[in-house]
Amino acid sequence: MTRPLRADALENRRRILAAAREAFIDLGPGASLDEVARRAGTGIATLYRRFPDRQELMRAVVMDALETAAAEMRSAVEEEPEPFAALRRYVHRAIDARVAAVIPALLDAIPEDDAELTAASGEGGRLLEQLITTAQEAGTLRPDATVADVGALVVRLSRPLPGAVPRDLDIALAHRHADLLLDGLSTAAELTTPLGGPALTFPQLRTAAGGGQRPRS
Amino acid sequence: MTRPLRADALENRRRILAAAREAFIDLGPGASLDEVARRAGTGIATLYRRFPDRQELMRAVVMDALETAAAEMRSAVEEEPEPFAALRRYVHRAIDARVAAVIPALLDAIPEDDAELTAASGEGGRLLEQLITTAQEAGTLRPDATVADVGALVVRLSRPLPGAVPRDLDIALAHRHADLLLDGLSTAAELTTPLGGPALTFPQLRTAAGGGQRPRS
DNA sequence: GTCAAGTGGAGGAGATTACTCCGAAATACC
DNA sequence: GGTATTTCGGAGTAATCTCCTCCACTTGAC
Repeated sequence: MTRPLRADALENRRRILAAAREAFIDLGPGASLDEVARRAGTGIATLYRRFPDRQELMRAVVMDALETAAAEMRSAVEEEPEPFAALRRYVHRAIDARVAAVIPALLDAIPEDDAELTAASGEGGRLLEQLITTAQEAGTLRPDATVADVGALVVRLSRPLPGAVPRDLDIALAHRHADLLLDGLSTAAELTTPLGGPALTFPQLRTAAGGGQRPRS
Repeated sequence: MTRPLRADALENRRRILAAAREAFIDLGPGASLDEVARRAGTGIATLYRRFPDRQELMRAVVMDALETAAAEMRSAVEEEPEPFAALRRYVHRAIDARVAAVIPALLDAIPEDDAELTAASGEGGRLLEQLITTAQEAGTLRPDATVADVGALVVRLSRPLPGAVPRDLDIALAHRHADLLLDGLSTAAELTTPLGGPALTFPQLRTAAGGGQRPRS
């Protein structure tokens, strides 16, 4: 009986979802819903009309993130025949989509018996597992790394650094550090690729940090 | 004219400082001071008597962390002649001391003209820079990594993972990931050392996560 | 044993937060 | 273009949380 949403309502829904993802990343799962509405550029009533309560909103954010992550993994595998290269591509895409930072933070604020969510979560895990196993069988990924390791590392890379680091710099650094992580810090790794992103010193980082807004939580 | 603190007062001060560090790490710089006192197992009045306001407390936490970090770097250099090994040792010690996670988060909530703090911060940066330069000159650390990279990576490793991950597991994983980071993910690195810490799958991680308390921010 | 230093926790002022209500505006359909 | 209806925005309220002070009691130092 549910009619399709009106065009403006749909657009607003999308914006609220995106704003919620960012707010939860920056401010934690306790981010105020007024703040989410403010970031979305919409009234608070609009948010509540679309998502009756906080849990419903979180659920939608997580579902969206899980689906995006799965899609990114699939296309990475399709586009890159070499499995380690596919993994590398996925990691960078996941950072841009700001997907990994939000999933674990919200996931345990949601009832475990949610079938749809469990399915999406399992699917994502399976895809990543497959990606990793393949790369290990090809001999390009170290065999003692597990799915959880890779997942957790992507989370670590995706989360904004503490302090007032501007968003753009933060993401650029995340990419740079992803390269570093993937290549290895030690020169024992022979095929190191040149690092992308800005090469900063501490003072430069602090100076650059002055421009960003400060996360509250 | 300030007399030395009474023995019990000194112990309480120490406990408050430690509790504040943990609370700021778990809950962010906005952590409630009542919560800090609760974690320290002391009354709220005791906290306020020792640290007149939030800023003073933050300042003390940061100073403590900066000093600890500097001491760890010095002893790491002393104990390990090979510079890359010294770096590795320092990284692990920093994770245990939970030092890196708290510094950047609080540092920009404190006035920049604090001489003592600026000095300590500069000293720490210089020590790390030296450690890194030495390792690069020895040819064991990749030359395109900067101080900021290493600093930021240690921060990324030190922060607790989002979600209800128990503290012990969280720290064990941090060590494991530090090894991974230092060795490099790719098998192109020939001298990979075996990973310490638990090797978990996703489901194991989620299950284990059920036991911990949930960070609020 | 004395006394200054230290302690805990109740409590009030102020700020935040979640959520609702309703007049105004925008959209879809004809 | 006209109109019925969906959607919007923001003021308003009650409940909660946070900071911080005050003061009667306890504890360590000499």
